[in-house]
Amino acid sequence: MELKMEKNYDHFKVEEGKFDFWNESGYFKANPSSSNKGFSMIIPPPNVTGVLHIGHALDATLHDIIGRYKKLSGYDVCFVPGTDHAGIATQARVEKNLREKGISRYDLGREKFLEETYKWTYQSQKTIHEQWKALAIGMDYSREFFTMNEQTNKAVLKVFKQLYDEGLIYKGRRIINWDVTLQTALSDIEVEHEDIPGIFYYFKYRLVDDKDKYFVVATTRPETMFGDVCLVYNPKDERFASLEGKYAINPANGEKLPFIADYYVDKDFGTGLMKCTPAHDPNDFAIAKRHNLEMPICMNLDGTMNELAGEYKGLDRFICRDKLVERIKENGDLVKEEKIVHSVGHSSRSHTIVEPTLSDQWYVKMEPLAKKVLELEKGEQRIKYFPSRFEKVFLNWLKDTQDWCISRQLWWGHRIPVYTNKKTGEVVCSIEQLPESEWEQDNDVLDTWFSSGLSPLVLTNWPNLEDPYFKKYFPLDVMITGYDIIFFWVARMAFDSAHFTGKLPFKNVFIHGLVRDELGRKMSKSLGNGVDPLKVIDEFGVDSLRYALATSTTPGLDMSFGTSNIKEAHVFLNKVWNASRFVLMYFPENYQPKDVSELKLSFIEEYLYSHLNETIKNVTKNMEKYEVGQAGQYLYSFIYDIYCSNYIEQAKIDLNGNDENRKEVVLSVLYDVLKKVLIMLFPFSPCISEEIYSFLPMHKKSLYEESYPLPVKKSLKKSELGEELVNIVKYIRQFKAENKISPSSKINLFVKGEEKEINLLKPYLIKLGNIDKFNITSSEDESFRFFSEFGVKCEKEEVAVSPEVIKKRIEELEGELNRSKKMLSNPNFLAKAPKEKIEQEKQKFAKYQAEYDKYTKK
RNA sequence: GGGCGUUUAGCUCAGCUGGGAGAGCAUCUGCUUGACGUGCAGAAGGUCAUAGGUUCGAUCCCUAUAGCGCCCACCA
Repeated sequence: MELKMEKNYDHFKVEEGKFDFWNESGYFKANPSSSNKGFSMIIPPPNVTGVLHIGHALDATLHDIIGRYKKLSGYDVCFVPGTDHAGIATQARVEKNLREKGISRYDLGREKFLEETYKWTYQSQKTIHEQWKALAIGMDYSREFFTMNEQTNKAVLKVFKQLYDEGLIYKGRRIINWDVTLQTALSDIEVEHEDIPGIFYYFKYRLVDDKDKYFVVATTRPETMFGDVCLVYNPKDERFASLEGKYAINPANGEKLPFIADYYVDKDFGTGLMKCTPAHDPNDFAIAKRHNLEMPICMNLDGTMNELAGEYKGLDRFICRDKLVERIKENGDLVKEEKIVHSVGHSSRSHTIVEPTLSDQWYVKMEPLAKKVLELEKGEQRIKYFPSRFEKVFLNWLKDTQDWCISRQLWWGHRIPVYTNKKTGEVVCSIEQLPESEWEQDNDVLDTWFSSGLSPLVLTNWPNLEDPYFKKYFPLDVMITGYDIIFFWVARMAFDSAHFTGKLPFKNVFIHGLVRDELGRKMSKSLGNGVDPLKVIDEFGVDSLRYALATSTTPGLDMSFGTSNIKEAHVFLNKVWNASRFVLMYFPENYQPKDVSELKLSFIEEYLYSHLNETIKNVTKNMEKYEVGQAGQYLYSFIYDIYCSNYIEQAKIDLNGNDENRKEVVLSVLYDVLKKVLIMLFPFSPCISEEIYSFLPMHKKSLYEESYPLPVKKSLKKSELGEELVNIVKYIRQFKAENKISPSSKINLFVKGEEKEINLLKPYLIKLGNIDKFNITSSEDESFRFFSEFGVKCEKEEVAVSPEVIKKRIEELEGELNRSKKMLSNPNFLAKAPKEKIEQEKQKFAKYQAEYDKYTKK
């Protein structure tokens, strides 16, 4: 056969056109009417904020590996792409762009701003598409969804309306997490608590009746003192019992503050006396509610002080804090400042310190929704987590989660479908847009996760329960995602699906870790340690990137990732390329390989196939557990060690020999195993596999048309002869290395044992060991090294086998024999260990003893 | 304050159901062996964090301790 494969593995050429070829051939498409069993997945929709990073690449690659594997295993794979409008993040991004042009969103107005945002979104989606394509992700692009497309909008409206009607969505006035930079409310899980240094200020609160008498109250947030309404103590605290009905002076503004008793206060914390700011602290809010107190707000939404702060009005909250402390100090009412480290909430989006603020927001009542999931989790269709520990994380969160604040003071998102009648004040929730002349729609939009939580439903065409997609692909077979969005996304999908379909949205959840740099640090823009997938693809190729990502990950754990992983993968793929090229070179023109099962295999093929069988078993087993890294490792060592280093090297001898029958067998075997290897490699590194496959004789249109290899049925016993061949060759090479004999220089070899078998080994030993004179002997010489039935001795002029080598081996054996003897003479072991283990140990002992006897018996 | 993960070779990490510790990189020694120098062959390198326990047997299971990391939580 004319060799068309180029000498060097050029990833550009290999990748060119592959994605389009698969895509246009329809391999990525789901087919609900096919009789093949369905297998469905959804990619966690990336935000339309910008470009994909290495974490997305990992996520997409893991999905695609499973998808291609399932497809080759005969499933009708439904793998759907999607993007997320990412309300806060995208709006912030577009606003930043506008700011660079010197305009704000208010200059544009809501409608124009949304137009701008859509433009940005389309651009961003285009980029994401290009990246998916570059990553060779085989998704059904004809079914792509977006969290703000028409279908999702419809679902969002239906879901909102139903939850509203059921009383599970309500409007409430309470303390929320306010992001002063982005000026919107956040849900609890969008707040990240961080331990930062702060100051605990101790102030004197003087009694109104007696200005010389004072009580000390400590606070970390003096600026909120303008919103204080009382001082609180524990009713059991005798120190303050006499204060009932009395008043203290607020050192910030001179206002009168009543003393109030409430069990919330911890007698032993601080001074035992606490100031209460109902509008800026959730606990204080609860106290105020119990005691029916006022709830004055002392800050503006942008984090500056309002008129309650008097002279500080308009100042930033933290500047106000410093100035206020300064003034109180001047007044002599600052007792002390104590440096502390405390946990402070930051916005996960803008990273500014969150301001707890009293506000009207929309909430989803969580308890009944979570309860339904927890019930289903007890039943048959329980979600299986890989690794299983994440199930607990998921369930614990559901068990005590608070109501979900879903309204955001943004423009980019699904607008809340609640309208107020301008005349009557009537409030209705409506799926249909109501006329503006009569009705005013709520200004807020929904949290992004409200819509993305519906994705398993949306992409299967829910609520049409008769839709073939819904019937075949819901629930999804697997959800693959990072542990960082279990609460944000996985949990929300779970309760949405549970509530609206009575089913959990997926059967399995596979959790992976985060990609970190080679030093284990988080990748971040500020550190500049991120890995850009496109750059890697450019330099090493997508196959290397994918292989490296897949084999560096362990379920649930973070991974260190850098150039060395990718280089390693690239070297491996180059090896595959060249091994294939070698094999192909030997195929004659129009070569038609024979069915291996009809050929007479020799011991080297038995050795090869017994390993292939093991490999197929191990790879399959691990793929089923989403242990793709482990599966990749098994594949790697088979290809590298067994196929390349052993079999190809052995095969060369037959290929260059005169036995035409052997040539026939070897070529067919090389072909058969290479094909199976390519199929198994395909999910990991699809382009190179497909490219090499296209050069194979009798290839089909694509690897997609092949089926995943099964272990060969014919039971192949592990060939001892094949094993010993490898061991003896290794021994010969060791002998040369230790004796400083160059590998190419010829030596004499003496072998004793069964002549028939020795003759089988002979040609391979001569070539692989570079043997000059091959002697079959029955010498009782002491310098033989034994390999089961064979004794082997190397000799090169004066340099014979040093007795040390044999001595060392004898020592090794003695050690083993001792260990074995100890076990076998332990009555407890014999009585309690399983029979097979005992049998195994006996066999080992016999084997070692036999070899030992050969050295010592004269 | 709760919960979880992790600790294995110089580095990054695998290690299945408990039954002789593995890979890649790095290091050292050789090699123009006709697929591959992006290579080949060989070598060296480990008290599996520590202390107990369970077991015939522990890197693996249990308990405690320590280091590193993460998540959750309203203590001002």
